[in-house]
Amino acid sequence: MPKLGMEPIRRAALVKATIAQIGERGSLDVTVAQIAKRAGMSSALAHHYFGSKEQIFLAAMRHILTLYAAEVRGALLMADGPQARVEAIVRAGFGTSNFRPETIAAWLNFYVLSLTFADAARLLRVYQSRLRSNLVYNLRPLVSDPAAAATRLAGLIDGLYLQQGLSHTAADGRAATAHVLASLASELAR
Amino acid sequence: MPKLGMEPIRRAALVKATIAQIGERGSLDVTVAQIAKRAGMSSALAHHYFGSKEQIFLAAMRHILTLYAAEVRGALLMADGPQARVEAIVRAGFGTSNFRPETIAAWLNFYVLSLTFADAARLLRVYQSRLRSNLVYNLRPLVSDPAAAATRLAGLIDGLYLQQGLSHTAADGRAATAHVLASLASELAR
DNA sequence: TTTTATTGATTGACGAGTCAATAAAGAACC
DNA sequence: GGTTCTTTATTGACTCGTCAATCAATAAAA
Repeated sequence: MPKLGMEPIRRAALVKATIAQIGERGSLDVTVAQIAKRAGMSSALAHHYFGSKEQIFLAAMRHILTLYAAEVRGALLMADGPQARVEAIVRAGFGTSNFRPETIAAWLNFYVLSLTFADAARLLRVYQSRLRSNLVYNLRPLVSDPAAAATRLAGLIDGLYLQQGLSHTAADGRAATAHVLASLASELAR
Repeated sequence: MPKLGMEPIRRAALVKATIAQIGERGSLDVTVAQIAKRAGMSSALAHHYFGSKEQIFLAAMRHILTLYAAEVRGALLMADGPQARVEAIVRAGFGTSNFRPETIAAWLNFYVLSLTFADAARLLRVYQSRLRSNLVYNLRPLVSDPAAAATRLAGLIDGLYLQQGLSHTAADGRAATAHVLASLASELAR
């Protein structure tokens, strides 16, 4: 049985299963056994590759944030000019892959995880400050107080994300994007 | 020992201890024993009065939402005219008693609880729709699309609340209020 | 025969909820 | 006013389940 080089495959499967399981349960209260079963292996193997449940969670969180960062980077490449760049950042946040119900639920739970777990808080801070400085930088030529505008924009993004996560309605990234862009338009019109 | 009429006192102490404990741990992962100890009684007594941990959580959540509703009602009494009323709602949300770190952390955790627990979701929905209809009603004479503006305002409030909960900095309700009011001003200026 | 993959079984801890026992306040009865 | 009964308050000890983490054993590549 032992095909060599299974480690990366197993790790990826576990990360994916973790996000799915947290999304499905809507809680961090998932067991290693559940995750492992969903990923098609024994819980012992999960421990073998990750060492602890904490590490599994952390890897899952890192994965979500990495995907998100990649999406933002991709959107920024195509954007020309500061306003288009701000819009690209907004759109990326509500893009399909970041805005699936299971991803949102996992994201919400990782937010809460960061209250308890320093490594998770560190990850989140990195993501947040990157988003923030991206916004501030591109808002600078557009508004008089870019820092404040960035806070409001980021706040609105987070808030709509949160609301979507809590409502059990189908995710509507388009509507959320429209709201943030409308708010941006208001900021620009001052 | 048995002084009669202890039930309401014990219940209140447990609710308070629950919020404090969740706030301190930053997680719903608190034991009944911890809560009971903090409230100065045995865990058996906590079970005696509440029946289950779920019920304790639910009572704590109800308590927070009740306090919040009272604060909003109070602020609305003093507000004259629609714009003042919207401002009052915003201020109440970031007022001192709703904006203490432990309250915010508990609130965040209850958000997540509502993903799993139908009764918690119900409570939250009631609070949200009340807030929302309050906003829409008072925005009606002020903006052209009150529903959309209310969504944005509520989203920004939630987002700033979330950000405050995640940052380990001292709570600054004044700054948060200023941001929301600035956003409101932008909406009005269209 | 060494390394990698894999799991069933086990350990050890922890925690929710129950229960039987203790204590005291009041009610009822004489 | 004392005795007995009922109700309320309270807890230590216990049960039962769950779960993270470990380990020893098996299998197959190299």
